[in-house]
Amino acid sequence: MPTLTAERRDAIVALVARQRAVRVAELATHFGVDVSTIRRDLQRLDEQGKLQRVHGGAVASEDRSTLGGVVVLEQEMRIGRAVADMVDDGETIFLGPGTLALQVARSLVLVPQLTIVTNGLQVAHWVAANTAHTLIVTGGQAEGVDGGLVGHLTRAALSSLRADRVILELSGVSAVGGLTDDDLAQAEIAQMLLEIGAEVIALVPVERVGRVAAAFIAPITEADVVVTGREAPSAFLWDLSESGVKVVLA
Amino acid sequence: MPTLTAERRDAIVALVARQRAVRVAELATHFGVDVSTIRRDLQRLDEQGKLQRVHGGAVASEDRSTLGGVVVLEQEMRIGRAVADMVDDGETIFLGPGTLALQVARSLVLVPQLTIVTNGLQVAHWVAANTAHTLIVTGGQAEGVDGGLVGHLTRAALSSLRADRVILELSGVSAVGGLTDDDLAQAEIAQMLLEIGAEVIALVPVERVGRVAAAFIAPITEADVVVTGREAPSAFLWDLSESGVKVVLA
DNA sequence: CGAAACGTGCGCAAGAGTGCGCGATTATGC
DNA sequence: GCATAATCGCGCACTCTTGCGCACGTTTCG
Repeated sequence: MPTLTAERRDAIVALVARQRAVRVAELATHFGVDVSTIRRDLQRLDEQGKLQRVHGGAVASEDRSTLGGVVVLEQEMRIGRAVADMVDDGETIFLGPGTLALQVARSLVLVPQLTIVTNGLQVAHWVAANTAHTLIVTGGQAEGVDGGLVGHLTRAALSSLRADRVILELSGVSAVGGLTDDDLAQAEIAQMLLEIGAEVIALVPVERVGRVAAAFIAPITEADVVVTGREAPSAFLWDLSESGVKVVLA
Repeated sequence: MPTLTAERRDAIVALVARQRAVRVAELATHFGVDVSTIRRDLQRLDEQGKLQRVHGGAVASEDRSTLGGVVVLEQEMRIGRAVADMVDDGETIFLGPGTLALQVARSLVLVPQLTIVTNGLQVAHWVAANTAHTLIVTGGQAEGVDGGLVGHLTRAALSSLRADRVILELSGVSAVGGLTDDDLAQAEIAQMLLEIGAEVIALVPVERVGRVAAAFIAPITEADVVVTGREAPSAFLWDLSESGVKVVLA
């Protein structure tokens, strides 16, 4: 009894959501079927808009919108807006580095009179250039392309800061594996951040949902809210709700 | 396992969005494909309006309207190049906030292996996004439109940092009035900076030359080099040379 | 039970993408 | 202003992918 057809198609959609792209030959080997079958699958899924067919395989059908001239993914924008709705006037908000956190910062322009603390250079630059919020930047050494500040200077700065909400983008969130990140230095900073914020909001790109990254930060219960895209697999959501963490789908 | 074509094209678009421009040979090496392939990619992406093809590579198409719409004055570019020529490989450079300092940072991309320390958000953002230099950002509260970090966090960070050269943009430099700035908080930081750098380079917009701003920083002799435009009045230059400060006209 | 619908695998010609070489074009140094 | 070098556009051969028809097995109904 081979795998069910609908089951395979769902798996393909899930794969495309996780990775950015899949290849026909790759899928054929993975499922043990002919490349023709995969081609027909992709054709139907493309007609349903669940992915975008390209030469050699398929990529995620990313709905892009323009916000202030900047091209941004529809999914990221939804997450940004959802998080911004949780924030009240006059609060002090910590924002980590990363594109999702940046999108939250963009949405926060609508909330008046905030104090924004960040160790992300992209976030800092945008807030300074586009908002009237009070902006505090932690020091530190910039790491990687997303411009996250880490190291001794960052820890020293955080030790004298507190925030109403800590909003962090993580590369791995799982019920059993807890909160994790690809970057060891970032994880170290994240551990401190859990202490300085009254409420911890974890942002997870939908393709990272349920995964466990290299550096462990804390058990899942340390997060008050987990925000991800509505495309997240329901199995993961079930596990999370059992651990008592509030999950928000955007 | 070759990379998917559409995947590579998406990556090119992302690269162009992040940097201001990309070169054909650069992309060919990065993706491990022939330059002809890259050329065909750029041609198609240009037809789709996702970037603008130019000789030798491609630039962002939305550049002029929003992001890189910064018109760099010819004068600023000359000052930036002149200062970058003073910097040697492997040094640690402190850069303050401001457009002149940002221009220096842009020119510093040609000098290899630098460690750049800054309290300017524009400088930090640009260095992180466009160079491979080690980047250290002082903490602090962002002030004004130029994104200069000031305050207690900044002072604390600076107390544990040293630099070979300190490059500062000042709003007032005069032989009798000394080094001054419009902003009191910035001036306070500047005073600390004079202590941590072996050599102090003061950048002065040509229209500020000879003026005295509100906040006093230090006597003119604390600066090792003063850099300004070649349009600076000769009377001022004469006064400065008498006080033993090296003056560079760009 | 049998017909229709659906999914699957295979073969084959057309199409898309890639790398390489050539002459023409453009940028850059002196 | 001229010479050198880099880049460009184009055609060709090659590989991989695609789309299509056809045959076979399975499921769904009348």
